[in-house]
Amino acid sequence: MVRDLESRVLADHHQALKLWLRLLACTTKVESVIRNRLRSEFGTTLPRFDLLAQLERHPEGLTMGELSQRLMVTGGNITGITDQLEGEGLVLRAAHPGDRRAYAVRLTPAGRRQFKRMAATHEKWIVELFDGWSAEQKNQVQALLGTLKQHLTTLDADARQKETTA
Amino acid sequence: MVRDLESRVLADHHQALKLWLRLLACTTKVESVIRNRLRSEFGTTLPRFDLLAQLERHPEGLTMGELSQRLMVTGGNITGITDQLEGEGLVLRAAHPGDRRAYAVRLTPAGRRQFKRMAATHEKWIVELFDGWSAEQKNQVQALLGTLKQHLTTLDADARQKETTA
DNA sequence: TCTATTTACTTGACATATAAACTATCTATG
DNA sequence: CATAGATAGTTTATATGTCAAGTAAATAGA
Repeated sequence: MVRDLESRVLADHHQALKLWLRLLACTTKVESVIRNRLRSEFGTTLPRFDLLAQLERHPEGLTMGELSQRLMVTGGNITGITDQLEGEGLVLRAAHPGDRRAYAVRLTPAGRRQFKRMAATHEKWIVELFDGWSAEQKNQVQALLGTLKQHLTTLDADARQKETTA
Repeated sequence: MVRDLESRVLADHHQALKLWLRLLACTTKVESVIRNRLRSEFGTTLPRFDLLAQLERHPEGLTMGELSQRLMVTGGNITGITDQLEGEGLVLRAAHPGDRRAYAVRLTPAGRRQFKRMAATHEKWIVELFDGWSAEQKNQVQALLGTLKQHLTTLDADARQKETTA
């Protein structure tokens, strides 16, 4: 009996681990295809594209901190990518109204043009890459990932709670 | 009518794109938790852990190229990580029987000890992080990801085909 | 108001990742 | 055997990413 419980636990572990490895493999593969195509077709990189995409959706500008949250990378990283894009004349650091510590990072007209030139193609790539799933399957995965995301957020909140309490 | 078709296409694009962003968000989140815990609890990093994990499953040793494939990173990267792990005395580059260009990279006893010390804890973390899904849901996602992986592999094969032909 | 703390961002040191060029070795073919 | 090409790994230059420490500005409280 103990033996059975034990093997069930081990099987469970194995199941989660295998799932994680497969999830990671799929994500990495998609990312790598997108990365290569962005480079060969547009001479740019994924983080730069992602940053432009965020700004395109927020014409009023985003602060460095907001970009950091949205791209899920640290602030120091955003500083570097923004420096480069600013050097290329695609974005600019505008003064933030009401907070002199912050910037409102915005697309320049050239940045907007460049992004628009890439965005449609990028979406076609994504559609192609995820065409292995039917529309229904896509919805299913979308919902399942929603559950997982919620769970992860909850775990994170709990961890922070514990941290602050301790 | 054209209008309808058009919006369906746009909706499709939007669906795939949103799905991709959610997939990426979940993966990034899990990775970041694992990364942080590996650092704070074991003073190591994810790529080092992953490399050790591969070697643990292959006591006969793996070549640099095999490690590169399995970890889905370039050879140059493997050189760097292996250099570090070798410096820490956790792995060694043994001569490859029958090919003087290649190595059989293996765990040292210390490397095996260190990995074993981490592996069980690592699995517990994964189980915890994916506990937002029931066993059945995990199986479902595993299967769906299998479909996607297959699709991605096919696309990749086609692309290489075209490349070689051209 | 004054000061302590928090917040926004940058910097610096370093790890990880890539692509492209290079060296050494292997292999296939005449 | 000789050599042309393929393959295994390393190196170099550069981009991306982290963390931790630093600066400047905002804010909360005494």
